[in-house]
Amino acid sequence: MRIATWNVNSLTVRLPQVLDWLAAHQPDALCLQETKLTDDKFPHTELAAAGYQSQWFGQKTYNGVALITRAPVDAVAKNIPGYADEQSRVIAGTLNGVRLIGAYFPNGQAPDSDKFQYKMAWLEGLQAWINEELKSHARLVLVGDYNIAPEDQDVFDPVAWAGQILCTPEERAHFQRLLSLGLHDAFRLFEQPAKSWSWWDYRNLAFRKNQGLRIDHILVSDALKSAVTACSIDKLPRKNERPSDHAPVWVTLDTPG
DNA sequence: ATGACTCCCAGTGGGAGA
Repeated sequence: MRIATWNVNSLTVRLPQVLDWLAAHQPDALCLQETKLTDDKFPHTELAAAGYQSQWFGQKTYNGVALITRAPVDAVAKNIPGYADEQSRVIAGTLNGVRLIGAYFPNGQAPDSDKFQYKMAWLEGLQAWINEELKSHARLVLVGDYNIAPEDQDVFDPVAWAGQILCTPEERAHFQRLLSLGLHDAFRLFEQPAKSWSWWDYRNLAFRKNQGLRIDHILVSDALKSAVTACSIDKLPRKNERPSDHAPVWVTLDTPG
């Protein structure tokens, strides 16, 4: 089973690229973030014509997530149960016995901002929920735009970014807490090229200079760790005309079904 | 350089993203 995640920064703009990517890679599931669409505008018809069914959860202008799968999913959940939130950031479903959770983590803006406090509270809520989900779903995958660079090796200039948003000790501690629930960073289960990033700023010719961060992740539970056969970042879509600032990340699981 | 780009909703500017 192949699962992918991609922050598309507007599905309206990026739908042709998503359809191209689905055709080229044939994933079993693709989780999208920052669709920036109200639910009435979600392009489920176009995706169905490409052989994929969709679950979606959006809002106007900001955020918005979707689960695009070849086979139907069960037990769809939207946002974090028990954590009241105006923002559409999480969608989950069960696919072939695997609990798949796609999330657009808050950005946080700046460590001294109200948005950072929201990010911390949201991360607390997520951590508590994932802990509960693991009790009933040993086979669980948590993917998405985490807006956290877990380690210095995930940052092109760790000195300049030290203590900045996406790299604060508080955010990194939350990432480690997720791992401590029994999750594993699929990307780091394999040898990877140095300077592997999933996001490059639109400004400053950042992609051309390969100045990026690795902030999009795929975490797999203990029960799935040995099933992971590959995990990679696909930089190619970042070279498209009008690209998203994020690249897709995908994982392959050797699972029955 | 508190920049640079892109998206959105707006409405010829401003917020947000990361």
